[in-house]
Amino acid sequence: MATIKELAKSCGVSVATVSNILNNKPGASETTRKLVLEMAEKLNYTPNIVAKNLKMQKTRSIGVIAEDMTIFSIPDIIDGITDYCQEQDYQILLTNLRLFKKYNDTYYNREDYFDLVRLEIKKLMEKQVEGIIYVAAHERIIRCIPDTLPIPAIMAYGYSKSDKIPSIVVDDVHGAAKILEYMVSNGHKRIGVITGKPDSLHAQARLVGYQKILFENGILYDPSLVMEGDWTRISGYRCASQLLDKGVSAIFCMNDLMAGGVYDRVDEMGLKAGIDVSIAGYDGRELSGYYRPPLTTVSLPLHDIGHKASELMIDLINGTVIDAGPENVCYVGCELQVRKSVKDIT
Amino acid sequence: MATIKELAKSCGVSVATVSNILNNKPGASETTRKLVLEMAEKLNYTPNIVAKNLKMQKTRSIGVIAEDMTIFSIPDIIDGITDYCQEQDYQILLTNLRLFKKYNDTYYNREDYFDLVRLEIKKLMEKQVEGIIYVAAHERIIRCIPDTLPIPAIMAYGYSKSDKIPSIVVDDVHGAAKILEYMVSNGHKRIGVITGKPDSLHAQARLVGYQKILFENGILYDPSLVMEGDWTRISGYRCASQLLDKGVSAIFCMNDLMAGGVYDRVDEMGLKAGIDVSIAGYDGRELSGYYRPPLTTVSLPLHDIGHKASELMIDLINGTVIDAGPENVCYVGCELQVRKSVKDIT
DNA sequence: TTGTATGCGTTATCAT
DNA sequence: ATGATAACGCATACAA
Repeated sequence: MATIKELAKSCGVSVATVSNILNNKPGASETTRKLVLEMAEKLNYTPNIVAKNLKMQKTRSIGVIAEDMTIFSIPDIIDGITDYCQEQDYQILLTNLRLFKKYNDTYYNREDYFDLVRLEIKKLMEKQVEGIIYVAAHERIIRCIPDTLPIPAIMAYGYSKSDKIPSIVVDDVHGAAKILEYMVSNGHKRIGVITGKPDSLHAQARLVGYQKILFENGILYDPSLVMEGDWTRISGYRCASQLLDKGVSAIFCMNDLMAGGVYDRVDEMGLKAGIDVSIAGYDGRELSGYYRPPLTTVSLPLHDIGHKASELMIDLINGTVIDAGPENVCYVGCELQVRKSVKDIT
Repeated sequence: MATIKELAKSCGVSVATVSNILNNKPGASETTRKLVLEMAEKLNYTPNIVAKNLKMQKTRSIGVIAEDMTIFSIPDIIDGITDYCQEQDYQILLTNLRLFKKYNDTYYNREDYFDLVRLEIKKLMEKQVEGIIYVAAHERIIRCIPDTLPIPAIMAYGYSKSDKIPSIVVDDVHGAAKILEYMVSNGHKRIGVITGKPDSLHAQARLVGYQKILFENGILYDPSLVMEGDWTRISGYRCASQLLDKGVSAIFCMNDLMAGGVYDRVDEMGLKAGIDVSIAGYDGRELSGYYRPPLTTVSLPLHDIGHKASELMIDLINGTVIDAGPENVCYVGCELQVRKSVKDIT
């Protein structure tokens, strides 16, 4: 691979001149400019970015630490990150923690992988990344990033609880509110809920959204209509029977998987989902489009979270950040996905 | 951030000595070794890998070009790549082409994005990656990598058709054979097939596997039992009726989505999937586990393809490659995933 | 308009 | 056992 020095020699000019021309700096005559450019093409000159980075003391690279690439939420977030970073000519250095593969669903309430994270952060910093984005598999408080880092860090899809580290999260309150508004506007008043695990931030916020819309529409909040699920399909199945006994016309499930369990139970009872009982989900996962009837749900703004995170990151790197939002957390809105599982009974 | 020079000064020794100690080279006294190590800790010394890379003329990094992160096959392949690369202390530089987002399903038979690929390869090479892995969203012949590259390249989940560029692909013939063997051993003799698009390499190989097992079991191959689908659920639905009219006891679908369509039709006819008619899928996608009854299918060795690709790549980089397989293509086996949709009728 | 020289942080060669 | 120094490929201040 030709270096700038060889290129200069071939052209019979100095490296400084070549460097200037290659970087579109003014001051070179049109003649030499042409000569150099042509020769660069001819020799298939490839600049060595490593040398450039060393000289410039910056790399235009961002470390991305993902908890586990194979969990459904992560690829879309990374897609959002790459989308913006490519536009801005930043390179991402991906680190895949493989937490789920290693700890199998128990990782989210343990902290012994924090050392692993610290180690990966150190490695990334040795590679001179200019910032670090941590991508969580689902929202919770995660204090794995030291807030003494000499470079900016961002928590995507999780809460850093540090005023040094902005968090980008889903606006679950509004997400739940949107779908409940839709249900209420379709005439439903007795709406059962199947929640996620009670210690989940997602579950808590979505319940607030539910209560909010009830209140705004003058519907009394009946706690006996909220059943505790655990995000699994089978838990949706179990909760469904009890809710149906209480005469609800619709059930709001806090994820699409549990909604699947409700379909199971409804089928089993000889009822028709979307007709005899309305069902709504949450997350907007691909599989929800294949339920019969297709599930009305609200889709997570995964791509947008990644996009927003990298926007903020690059602003932080350039020192052009306007405002990271109150408490340093930025809420990204969800989109209602209307399909066929909620019936209009007005 | 402290440099090696500052560290040396703080220790009152030369940079050469510090470098030797930090790299576990022999020749330093135990005293200075301790001193340097402690001081490094104290100053929180962070080596600059960029400088090291420049000096060493290697980066221990591999460019990974993914067609689209959000397509289901890609994340698992990348997971396999990161798995092995992290073990070997290689860094991946991820480039997400976002083909699906840009061209929406038409990209796979056009070539006008090849220039895009070439550009990304060039960028990666400027960053001094030591090899490039191209990760396709589904298998086909893809000639987007010039076979004149000065560094090794590998095609994962696609065929390069170049003797310079090894290909790592699914062994679809054996995959289909496995599931057919299972069906036949459960007493099925009249087995319908719903294929993918006829120009698909996947579809062709899976059909060969189907025919192979029929032959080995002395079952006559009846072409009227193979219906042409197009990978979509609705096509599975459409083909199902006709197959059922022909009195098949089981249907082999070349992907899980079309199997879903068969479920739809079977339900509609008042029959029971997995009891009145046996159904098998292909791909092993997450959603197939949520069908009722759960779908018996064969799971794609996505992780293994990524793992194998990076193994081969690092061997290539080190010049320790044994054999890339006949025709430079390496077939990776699938795993049968027995669930509840195939009934034993023996 | 062009060239010379320096240094980015590191490793490695060769003295001492 | 340790140190001085060159070199990796590039950008830039400054000289010509």
